[in-house]
This record gives sequence, C-alpha cells and structure tokens, in this order.
Amino acid sequence: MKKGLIKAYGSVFESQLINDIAAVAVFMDFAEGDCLIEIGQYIRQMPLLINGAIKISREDKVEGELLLYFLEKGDTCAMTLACCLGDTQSEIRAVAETSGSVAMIPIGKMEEWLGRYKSWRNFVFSSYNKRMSEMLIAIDNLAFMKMDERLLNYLHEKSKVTGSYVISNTHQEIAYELNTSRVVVSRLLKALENDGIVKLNRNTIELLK
Amino acid sequence: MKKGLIKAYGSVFESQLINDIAAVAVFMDFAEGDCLIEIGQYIRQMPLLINGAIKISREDKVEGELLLYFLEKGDTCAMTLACCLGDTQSEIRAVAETSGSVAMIPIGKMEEWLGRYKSWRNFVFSSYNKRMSEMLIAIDNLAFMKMDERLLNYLHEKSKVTGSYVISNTHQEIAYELNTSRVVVSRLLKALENDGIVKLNRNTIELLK
DNA sequence: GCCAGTCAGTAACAAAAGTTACATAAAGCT
DNA sequence: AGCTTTATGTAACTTTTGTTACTGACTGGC
Repeated sequence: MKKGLIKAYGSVFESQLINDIAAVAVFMDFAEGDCLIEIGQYIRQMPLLINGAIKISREDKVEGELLLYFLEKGDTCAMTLACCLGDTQSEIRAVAETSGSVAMIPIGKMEEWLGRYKSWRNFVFSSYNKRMSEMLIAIDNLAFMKMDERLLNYLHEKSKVTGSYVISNTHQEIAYELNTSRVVVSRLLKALENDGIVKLNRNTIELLK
Repeated sequence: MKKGLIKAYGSVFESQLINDIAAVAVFMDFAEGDCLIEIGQYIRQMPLLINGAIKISREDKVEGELLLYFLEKGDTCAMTLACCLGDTQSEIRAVAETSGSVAMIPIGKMEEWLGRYKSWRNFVFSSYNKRMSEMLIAIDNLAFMKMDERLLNYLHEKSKVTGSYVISNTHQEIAYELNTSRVVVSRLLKALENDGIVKLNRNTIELLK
C-alpha cells in the first residue's frame, strides 16, 4: 500500500506527509468500468490516484454525454476537491478506464494539511490548475475544432492513457464520448483509414502514426 | 478605497484580513474596453474585483475567439491564481466589460494569507470552484446546445452583467464572442425577433422577455 | 452449423452552420 | 446635401453534422 503511495507521490510530498497519509488513508482497488462517482453524488473523501486511469465526463440533462479528460497516476480530481470543500454535489461522472487503485483521504485531514504542509497546498493548487487547463483544452476542442480533428485527438488521448496504439472501443462508445452519432464516427474513421492514419477492425482501431 | 473593499468583501473576510488587504493592495481603476490581461502574459499580482464587470475569453491559434464567462464584484480570477501560484503564462484574456476598479495583491501576501487566514483559504477555494462551474457551463453550452440557444444565453448573460435589457453590441461583436460568423448571428437574431423575443435596432438588441 | 445479437459500412436525406455576394439603411463627416 | 463608413438584411450556395434505414459480417451460445 504505502509502496504505491511513495511511487506515485514520493517526489511531491515530504516523508512526514506521506506517513500521515498512510496512517489515515483507506486504500481501494477498482476494476475497469467501475463507476466511481456519479453526477449529483456527495463526496466526503478525497481520492489520490495511485495507479490506473479514470475517465471524467459530463452529462446533458437529456441524454448526451461528453468526455472531459482522463486522470492518471499522481492525479487527484479537482472536481472532488471542489465538492469536498464546498460540500456540494458532484458535477461530473468518474468511470474507471483501466483497473487501478486509490487512497481515500478523510476531508477533515485534507483541510488540516492545507494549513500544515506547504507541499500539500502546492499539490492541491497544482491539481486545480492542471484540471483548469484540461477544461480549457476541452473547450478549445469544442469551440474551434471540427469533428474529424476531435476524433483524432480522442484516439491519441486514448492511446496515451492506455499505453497502446490499439484502441478497443466500438464506434458507438466513441460516439457517446464525443457526443455525436455512431454513423458520424464510422464515416470519419473510414476517412481516416483511407488517409492511412488508422486501421479499422471489429472492436478495435489501430493508430498507424 | 477601503470602503469599496468592505462593500465587496466585508462579508467574506474578517476585519483583520480586510486591514491587511487595505495595507498592501494597490487600487486601480479601469475603463470599459481596457485589456487587463493578455494571453501569454505573466501575472505577478492577484486582482480582487471591487466593482464593474470583466469578460474572460479564450483564443484560438488561428483567429477564433470565445467568451468563457464574466467576473463581477467580489470575484477574483482563478486563472490568475493559477498563473500566480504556478508562475505560468495566462491562458486567457481579460477585457473590461464595464468600467470598474480592482485591488491588486502582491503574490507573496496571498500565499502568506493562505496559511494564516481560513477565510482567505475558503475564498480562494470557492473562487476556484465557481470558475470551474462556469467552465463546465461553457462546455455544456458548446457540447449540447445549438447556436440559437447559445445566442439567447449570451444575450441573457450580457443583460445580467450590464444590468440592462438593452444590449449594445453589433452582430459582428457577438459573432466574435460566440466564435461564429456575423451572417449567422443576424439570421438567428432575426428569427428571435420574429418569435417576439427580442427587438432589433442598429447597434442595440432589446430583450423583451 | 444455426441463430440471435452486435458491430460496422453505406446511401439518401435533413438540419445546422458557414460562406459569398450583394442590397439597403443609418450615422458621421465635410 | 453629398459622400463614406458601418451595420444589418437576405439570397443562394457549400460544408459539416445528424438521422433513418438497410445491409452484410462477425461472434458467441446452443
């Protein structure tokens, strides 16, 4: 347990803080596809991601969905911070993209450490900043890019997060995450294949360059 | 000077902190249209908005622009916080929507207060949270709404910020902020007028309901 | 092997948004 | 008044995206 903590956070936190974390944290494993946070849920603990990847997405009132960004090792969810500190409901959904594990910190401790450890403060703020930047990127994608570019970005992101050039998703799943329709995704993917950028198979898409 | 500070922030900060702020803050007036922060600029001071409204927008590499949200009395710019604390360049542009004034806080002080005042910590975090929510709203607008809805939202936002049902903008200006073209804005506005929702005049748009 | 369910390809069409081009109207200037 | 600039209206057309409908191909269970 503590080993993973050190591996993921040893370079950001002083050892005293690592000890404090290890003392109070509840470690939790999750499997691919697990829904970790649902929209509207109250959050009373702050998760530190030890390993694995988590997908953060937003939902429309009606039925649309949109991928915002991925969390990886060493990340925490700033949205969760927001909920913890503000005691409000979650505005996003978190689903495990791969299996992995988190350390859950009681909210009282996280506030206490804000006063005590500068490294903790820095971590919390840099998390916010990182998330803010990712949201800006999401906004740029939506505002300034067409669907074909968004799709290609999506494939690259996915490839980075899973560590593989082979993306194991159906066109329908991709369509959900980009908030478009399956037919559009198929169409654009076919165009990418014709351009020699991807190779399509049933259930998988291989990034060629 | 201090009066405005108390009026805008008296209910959030204890009087000791207000005094500290008054002691070190540099007060600054700005006029409508002033560009307060440009993209890429480094920021060494944290602005507390005393009164007026500030428009925060994002720019594409090529030539697009997009309104993100407005700041009003009692707000600070979380993006600025991010820049100060992370010592990075601004990712957004801030332009005065109305005339107004700000108190500029040296970055050293703002960090010092983070350790000392809980009310300051709460303020900083709730600013982040507020901004995060506004970004989510911006994302929802882009991802889930069509241009006619976005336009109507824009008009309502603008009306709220300026405190008037008459919006003094040309169609071209609106097109910039929504990252679309003037013709599209004119077309949609005309449709809104036909539906009895607005009244169009040269340089102004009147919201009827 | 047969069947049901899932996945992808494609055509044909509709809607939304973007583009080009031009006309007219208002405002400002001399 | 006459001229120029700016703002808006509108038509015609293109591109992008979304929708519906149908096809065949693959997969897993029996």
